Amino acid sequence: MINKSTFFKKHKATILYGVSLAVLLFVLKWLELRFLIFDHALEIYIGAIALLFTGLGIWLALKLAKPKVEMVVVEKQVYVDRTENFTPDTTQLAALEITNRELEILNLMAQGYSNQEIADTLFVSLSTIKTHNQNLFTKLAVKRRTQAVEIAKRLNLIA
Amino acid sequence: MINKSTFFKKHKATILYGVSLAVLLFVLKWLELRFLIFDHALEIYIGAIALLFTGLGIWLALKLAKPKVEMVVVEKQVYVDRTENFTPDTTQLAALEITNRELEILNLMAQGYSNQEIADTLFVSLSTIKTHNQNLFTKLAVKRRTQAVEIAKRLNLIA
DNA sequence: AGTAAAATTGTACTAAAGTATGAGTGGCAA
DNA sequence: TTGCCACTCATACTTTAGTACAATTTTACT
Repeated sequence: MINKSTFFKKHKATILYGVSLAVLLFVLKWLELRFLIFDHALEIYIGAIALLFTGLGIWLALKLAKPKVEMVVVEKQVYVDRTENFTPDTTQLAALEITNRELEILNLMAQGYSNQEIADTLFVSLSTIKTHNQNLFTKLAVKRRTQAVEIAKRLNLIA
Repeated sequence: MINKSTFFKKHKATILYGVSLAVLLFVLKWLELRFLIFDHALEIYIGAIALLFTGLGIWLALKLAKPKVEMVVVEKQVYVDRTENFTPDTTQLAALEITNRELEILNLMAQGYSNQEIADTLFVSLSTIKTHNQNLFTKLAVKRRTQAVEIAKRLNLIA
């Protein structure tokens, strides 16, 4: 069994439409009798109907149509850790003529590795690391490894 | 001067409405002549108009309805300079029993200062700095100044 | 095959950093 | 006032870092 009340609620618009149409026809029929005698009565009549049902259509559309949504993109700044998503500034690297190997050593330096540890890590001699360091310090215009790390971080060469 | 094309575009809906109304009236006038002889012709006529203008109203409403705005928040990653708004983690400092003087030295270290330069800056002897360094390295459980700087930054002791 | 840049290794030296230990000073709280 | 603690300084030593060469090997490209 269908609940009467529920049925009415669900088809409220339809029923209203039907009833209003019926009432309107009745009213118009009555008006017809009164005003048919005038010239252009029909045109007025039609215009009135047109306006009325246009209004009804608009009302229906607004009631039943899904609301249009417009996307507004709002940027929210979120602070993120430097170490994640880090990529070295290749432009800077090229400008300073820093080679891959030198950058590699620079990174290990920044992590607190000693020259000997760096040499062991890269499977080269201590002399090699020292030579790389010299070139690195010259290119970065610094005197010590600690300064090199400082500058390198500022220039986005390392994380 | 108002651009004709622009004017048409802006009032497209209005003009269409007017024209369609005129055409419809003309058509209906012609139909009137042909079908007025039938019974109920007027009722059919009115029904047609009602349906038509209801449709027009719906179309109008859908076209002209203001779209509902929907906010979409998009996260934008932004890298923030650590040096700005930085405050050392006092909890960590206390936990590691790092004194003010040691922290001071740690900062200068991180900036690439040599022990001698730190001594000159703080108006103390080189020996003093070395002693502080020893204590500092012990507290931070590191072997070298470069490691000390690395760890200190990770623990938010320095910028 | 020739060449330029990058990477490698070495020696010899100086400078700086780090270790170990001892000790003096001033402030501050039990 | 006494003892703790931060700070200071010094000496002697070892280790690491950095400098200044010179030289060879790899790699990439013409």
